[in-house]
Amino acid sequence: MISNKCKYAIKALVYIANNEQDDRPVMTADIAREQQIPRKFLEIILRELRNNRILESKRGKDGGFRLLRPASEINLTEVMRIIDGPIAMLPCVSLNYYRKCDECEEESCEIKAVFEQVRDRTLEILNDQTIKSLTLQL
Amino acid sequence: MISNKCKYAIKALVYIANNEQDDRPVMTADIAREQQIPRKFLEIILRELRNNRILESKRGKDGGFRLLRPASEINLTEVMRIIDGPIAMLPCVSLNYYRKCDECEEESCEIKAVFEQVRDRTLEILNDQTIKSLTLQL
DNA sequence: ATATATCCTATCTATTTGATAGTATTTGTT
DNA sequence: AACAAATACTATCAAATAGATAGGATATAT
Repeated sequence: MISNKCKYAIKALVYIANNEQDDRPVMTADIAREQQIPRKFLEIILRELRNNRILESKRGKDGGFRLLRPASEINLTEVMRIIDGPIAMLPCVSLNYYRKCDECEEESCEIKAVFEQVRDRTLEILNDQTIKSLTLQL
Repeated sequence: MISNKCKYAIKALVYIANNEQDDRPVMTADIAREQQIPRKFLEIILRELRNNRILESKRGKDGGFRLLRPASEINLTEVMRIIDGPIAMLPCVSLNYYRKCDECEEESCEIKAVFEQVRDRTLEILNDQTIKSLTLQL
């Protein structure tokens, strides 16, 4: 399961992508209202996306958030990794958050191969998805 | 990520399958020692698998655990669902633990389709795996 | 100045994860 | 009958994570 936080992050980015035609940044309050996301929680998420160079922000009146890159260059996996961390089902199989299991030697691990397969099939799908491709589904 | 508990469960079942040639049940203490799983925690896991008709247990001297069905008929997904619950990445996309999202209407959800795909590819792999097929990799 | 937006720090509650302790009960052996 | 050895059960616990909320600081357009 991905966290609510991660789901909110993706939906917020899609909303921003869908509403950036004019040059005014998109406000937290608008995203929160339209996507039914708790406002203060959303603030934290958007700031985290800004800290990770997915968004840029503008403070003060007429402030808000804008995508720092074209929506077609923001990958779904990138967002998921920022918010939730590893995508793989086992730490010892994660490409970006690898961690050895305490209790087992990987050479003799019975289940590693299966979860490597799952990881590869999953990434094949998710790597193909960008914020842009998600907006097109509307 | 699957939980440690789930990883322990799978490894314990594989160990039992690998050690049931004679007719004596496999003891918690042996599994715990060989697979480096905390003993008391493993007890809880094995009891849970017994309650869900994956294992049968025998108490007292020469007691222990045995597979209730042939290893080839215990599916990996079944074990994962017992211990960790849903396999899907979104509740609204889960086959066995479906739950509607609070904040969005599924017809207009931008991300549902992607995670349905991930679910299907994941289950294609996991549904093919049984405790038997995992033991053969040794 | 003022209104309005993000920024930041602190805090909070509930749940889940991962586990341990101690006792009760069952069973085989002597 | 006594004992040893195994699971069964109940209670508890600590740490981490999830999912937020509150309140004030700071920046900016008008």
